[in-house]
Amino acid sequence: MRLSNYFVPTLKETPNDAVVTSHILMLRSGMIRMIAAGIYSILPLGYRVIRKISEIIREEMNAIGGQEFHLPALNPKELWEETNRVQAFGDTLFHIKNREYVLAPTHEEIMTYHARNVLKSYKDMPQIWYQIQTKFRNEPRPRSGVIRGRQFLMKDSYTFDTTWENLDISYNLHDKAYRKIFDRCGLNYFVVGASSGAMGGTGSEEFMVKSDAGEDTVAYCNSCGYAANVEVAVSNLQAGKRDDSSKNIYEIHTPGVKSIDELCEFLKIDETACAKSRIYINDSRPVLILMLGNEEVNESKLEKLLGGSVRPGHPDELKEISGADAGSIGPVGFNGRIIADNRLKNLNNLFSGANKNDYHIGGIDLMRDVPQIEYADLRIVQSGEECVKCNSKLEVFSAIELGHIFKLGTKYSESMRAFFLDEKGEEHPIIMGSYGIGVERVMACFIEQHHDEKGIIWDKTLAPFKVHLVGLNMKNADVINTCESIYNELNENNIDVLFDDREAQAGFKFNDADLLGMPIQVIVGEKKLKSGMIELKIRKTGERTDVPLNELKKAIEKEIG
RNA sequence: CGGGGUGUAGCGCAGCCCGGUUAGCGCGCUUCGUUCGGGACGAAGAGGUCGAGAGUUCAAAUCUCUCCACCCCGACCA
Repeated sequence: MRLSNYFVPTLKETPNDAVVTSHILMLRSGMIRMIAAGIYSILPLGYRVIRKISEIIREEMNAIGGQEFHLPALNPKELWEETNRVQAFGDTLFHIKNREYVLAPTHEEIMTYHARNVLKSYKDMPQIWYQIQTKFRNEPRPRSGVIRGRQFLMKDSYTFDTTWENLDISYNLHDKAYRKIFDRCGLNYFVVGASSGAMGGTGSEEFMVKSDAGEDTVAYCNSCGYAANVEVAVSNLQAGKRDDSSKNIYEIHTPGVKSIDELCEFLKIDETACAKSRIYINDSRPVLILMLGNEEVNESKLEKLLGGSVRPGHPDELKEISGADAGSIGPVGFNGRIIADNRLKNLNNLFSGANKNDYHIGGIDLMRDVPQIEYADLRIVQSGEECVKCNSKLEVFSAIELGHIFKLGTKYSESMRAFFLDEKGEEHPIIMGSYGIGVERVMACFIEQHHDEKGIIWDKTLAPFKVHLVGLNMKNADVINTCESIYNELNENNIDVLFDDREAQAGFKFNDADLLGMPIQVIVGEKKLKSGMIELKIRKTGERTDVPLNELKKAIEKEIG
C-alpha cells in the first residue's frame, strides 16, 4: 500500500476529547474516528488490525470445533420477551422506533432459538456456535475510546451440551482457546477465576488486562496468580489483638469531633483503637456496621451478606435511628442489628460514638458490651496485604475485562423451551455456556501495553503491515527506483508493506513511521544508497542496521520470521 | 441521572471577565520557488451559521435564558 494514496489521517496533536493512551494513539495514527459518543468508525489501517485479531480468534475457535454464524443485529422483541430480558436489560437495550425490534446486545436468544428448533436429541450435541459481530448497548456513559462503546465488535460463542460434565468440557475448551488467543495477540493478561468467587457463582472466568483505563478493580497476587475483584477479594489481614484486661466504659466529651481522624487527634490514640460506625438500611431495617479504624465498608460484600436492598442511611434517618448524627454513632446501646468486620472480632478497650452528639465512649469491650454483635468480612482489600493463598504481597489495581467465559446452565433453554431427549427418551433442557471477547478491547489493550512516547509498537502478529518502507527524497531517481523495486519484491513475497512515497521531509516521515509503529522500518536515503546500503530500523528497540540491497529481504524475513 | 468542565477554520488554542471597525494565532491545506536523514524556509492564497435557538442592546463570540453535543468524576455495567 502506498501511503500517498492511503486513507490514514494521522494527527500531530492530541485531540481534545481523548484521554486514554490507546484512544489517543488510535486517533493520532488514523485508525479510528469518533462519530458520536461511544460510536466509532474503524478506518482502513485500524480495520487491518481488527481483521488480524478476528482471524486469530477464528482459528482458535475453529480448532475447538466452533462453527461460525452470521446473525441478525435486528431482533424481534418477542424473542427477548421469552427470556424476560427486555425488562432485565432495561434502558441498556436499544429499541427500534417504527417496528417491534430491538438491537441485539448479545445473542443468547437468537442462538437458543436456532438450537431449540434443531437440537432435539442427545445425539445432536455437543455444539459450539460462535459469531464475530457488532453488538449494541445503550451504555449510560461510554468512555475511554473504544473500550466502552455503544456499538462494539464482540466474539461470542455459545455451547450446547447434554450434561453438566459435558458443559465442563466445552468450558475448558474455551478456557484453553482463550489463553491461546490472548497469548498469540501478545497481551499480558491474567485470569480472575470462579475460585475467587468473582461472579459469586460457579463456573466463570474473566480475562483481564491491567490498565488505568479499566473499570474493574482487582486484587492480584503476582507470585501465585490469585486474582479477584475487590468486591469479593480477601487477604490474610488478621483481627486486632484483645487486651488482657478490659477497662470500664466511660463517656468522653468530644465537641466538634466528627471523623476517626479527628477523634484520634483529639484523644491522642491510634486509629486501630477505634470502631467506625456506618448505618445502612436493609429492606427498610437499619443495620449498624462497624469497621476497624478508618476502613471503608465494602458495599458489595455487605449486599451479598444481607440480601435484599441495601443503601446508606440518610442524615435525618441516622438521627432518628441512633439519636446522634454521623460522627457520634456507636454500637453501645444501639437498638438493632450490629455487624462488625472480622478485624474487630472480640476486641476490647475500643473507642466509638456514644449515640449522643459530641460524645464518644471509651473502654468498649465488644464481647461484654455488645452481646448481640455479629461478625463478617466487610473490608476492601488494600495493596500490600498478604495473599490468602501464598502470603505474598497483593497488588490492587484497575483492569480492563477482555473476555469472559461463563457456564450459563439452563436459564435460556428453560425459558425458551429448548429441550432434548436423552437415551431413555426423557426430556431435559439443553445445558448452555456463553463466552465473549471484546475485539476492539484486544486492540486497545495491546496498544495500552505496547507503545512509547513516539507511538504504537506493533509486533508482527497484529501489525497492520510488517514493513514500513520510507523513501527519504522522493524526487531523487535512485531513491524512487530502489524503493519501487523493494516495494515490488516485498509484495511479491507476500510481506505486507506500507510504502511512504509522499514528498515530505525526512523528519515528518520518521515521526509518522514511529507513530504508526510497524515492526520494521526500511529507510532508503540518498547517502547510504550511494554505497549500496539500505537502513533497517527495528521499531521496538530503535536499533538500526545497514544492509546491502540484495540481502534486505533475507534480513527482513529474519526479523519477522 | 447527580457533580464538574468544554464547545471559536480540518486539528490545537487565544479573544469572553469589562459588548464597539473586517474575529485572531500555531499546525495542517492550495500554488510557486528553495530545501531534502528526525515534524524545513520564503512568497502568495483558500478556509468561520464563533454549538443551536430565543432575549437584552444603537451594537453580542462577549451579557441573560433555554436546548444540544462532547469530555471527566460518580451512579450503572449481561
